[in-house]
Amino acid sequence: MPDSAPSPAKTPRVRFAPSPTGYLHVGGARTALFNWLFARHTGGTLILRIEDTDVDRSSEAMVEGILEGMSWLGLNWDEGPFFQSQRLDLYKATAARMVASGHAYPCFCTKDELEQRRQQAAAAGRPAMYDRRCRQIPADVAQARIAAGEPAAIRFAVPESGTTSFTDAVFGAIEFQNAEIEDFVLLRSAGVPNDRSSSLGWSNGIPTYHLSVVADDIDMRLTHIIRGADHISNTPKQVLQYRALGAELPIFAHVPLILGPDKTRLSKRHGATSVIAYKQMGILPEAFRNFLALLGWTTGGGRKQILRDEKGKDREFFSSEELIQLFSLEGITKSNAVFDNDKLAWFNAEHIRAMPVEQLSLRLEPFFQQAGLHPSPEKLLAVTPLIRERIKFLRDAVSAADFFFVAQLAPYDPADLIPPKGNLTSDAALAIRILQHVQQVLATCSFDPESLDQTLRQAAQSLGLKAGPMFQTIRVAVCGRKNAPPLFETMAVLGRELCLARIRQAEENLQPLA
RNA sequence: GGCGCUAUCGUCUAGGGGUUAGGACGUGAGAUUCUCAAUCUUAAAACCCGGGUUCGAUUCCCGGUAGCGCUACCA
Repeated sequence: MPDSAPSPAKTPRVRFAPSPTGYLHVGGARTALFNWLFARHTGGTLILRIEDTDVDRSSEAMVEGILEGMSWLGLNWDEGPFFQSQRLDLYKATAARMVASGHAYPCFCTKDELEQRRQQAAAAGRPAMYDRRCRQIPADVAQARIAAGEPAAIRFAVPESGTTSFTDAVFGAIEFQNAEIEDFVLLRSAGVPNDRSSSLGWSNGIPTYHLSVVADDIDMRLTHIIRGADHISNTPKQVLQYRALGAELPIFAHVPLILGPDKTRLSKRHGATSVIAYKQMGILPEAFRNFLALLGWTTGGGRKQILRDEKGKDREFFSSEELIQLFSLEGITKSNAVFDNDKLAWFNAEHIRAMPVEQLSLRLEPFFQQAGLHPSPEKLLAVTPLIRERIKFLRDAVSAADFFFVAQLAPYDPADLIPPKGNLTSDAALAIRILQHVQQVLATCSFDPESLDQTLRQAAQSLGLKAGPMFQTIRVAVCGRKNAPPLFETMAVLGRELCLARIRQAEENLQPLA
């Protein structure tokens, strides 16, 4: 049996533990999401812990970036944020306990020596593991050297034989040979990079990741560790420490990685990896959550049946409430998943369409502001239903609807005013005739979609033209483009004055072609 | 290199000893419409390879291959 089973009755405590050496990226966001869904599903507690023990690479700005990403995604936590850099005493005490119990020992090898030996080992084709030479040093000798101020790291004394194993909630039983695990460093020595706190003299007092995760996970009474599968190989080092400290093992649930389209690990060169970039594109957080949740998780996990809709098709569109209700560790997939931008765009479009217009128009507003357009709330609300089926990203709303909000249309090709084939003639003269006639009828008719529909179809009839091609002329005149929302609704929103002005302008634009 | 994990349409996935291997995104075609979308219909598209086990394997087992991860006094 790999380990003692944790008592299942406890209410779950989970954590998201990013390292502030970068912004919140897509992979981290999904890990955070899974932890959040799990906590909310089980009524457990989500803790946010900032792993900033790499002083050289961590920054305040990145902490803020991560917090911004979390709040945009709507992932709230219950405890924290805790900063590991402020919990150094815990790590020192934890290391001391392991030294005292003989599970850890001081190592006086310098970084250079280690590097040299590693290279020699590599050249000789030997495994590049630490040779454990300082483990031989008698305790009293080591104590004396430390007392004399000789820099030392603390290493964990890994058993030289046997195996270490654990049961992963996603991957099942995983076993490692102890002989393959090196005596890893728990506490860094002095004079080594990351030297900011010389509180111990011989050590800089800063733990490595291996120590700080375990010390904190125990201290924070975490029951489940949900994190990226890149940590599977680290897990035995942690299990060993749990044992050394006499602590109960949490349940590990490793989540497969997210890859780029070329199937390598997702990184900057794949384009946007910061979740904030998705915010800026106009992805809705609820859509992002939906998309991310289904990357590496399905409703059909374990013995459950996949969720189907009325037509018997697998459901993929979920509100966040549904995700919370449905989420389970059993549904987590084992294999890595490629991040598919097209599918994300589709999810976003679906969520856009599912959203009440009032809400959508509020979400759209900042994007117009950013583009230098300042629609009134009323007008934006009127425009929103006209474009909501035409945009995949909120940002697209600007290019789809800018003509509603500008005084002067952007220049367009006057040739576009000429109605497409479908009428006997199709030239500039015809376009002018249309525009002139239309100006007359529009001067007096009611400006609601129904009346405009009726009026303009009548106009086509009296001109002896097919309505469709003729509408195209009006559309270009009024919108300044060939593709736009439905004509009558659009005109109704624009109003009589603006429509007439633009049609007059179009007539002028056409003169050179006539 | 060593160790670990994984392997179903291009992508996300369902399924599971006997199935027409299901769905979604994307792609093609068609319908509809005042354009563009949306919507509807439809088509093409997958069980990595080799051995077992079995009456029968895509499914179970083993091996190979490939991909990914780890291999730091990074996390």
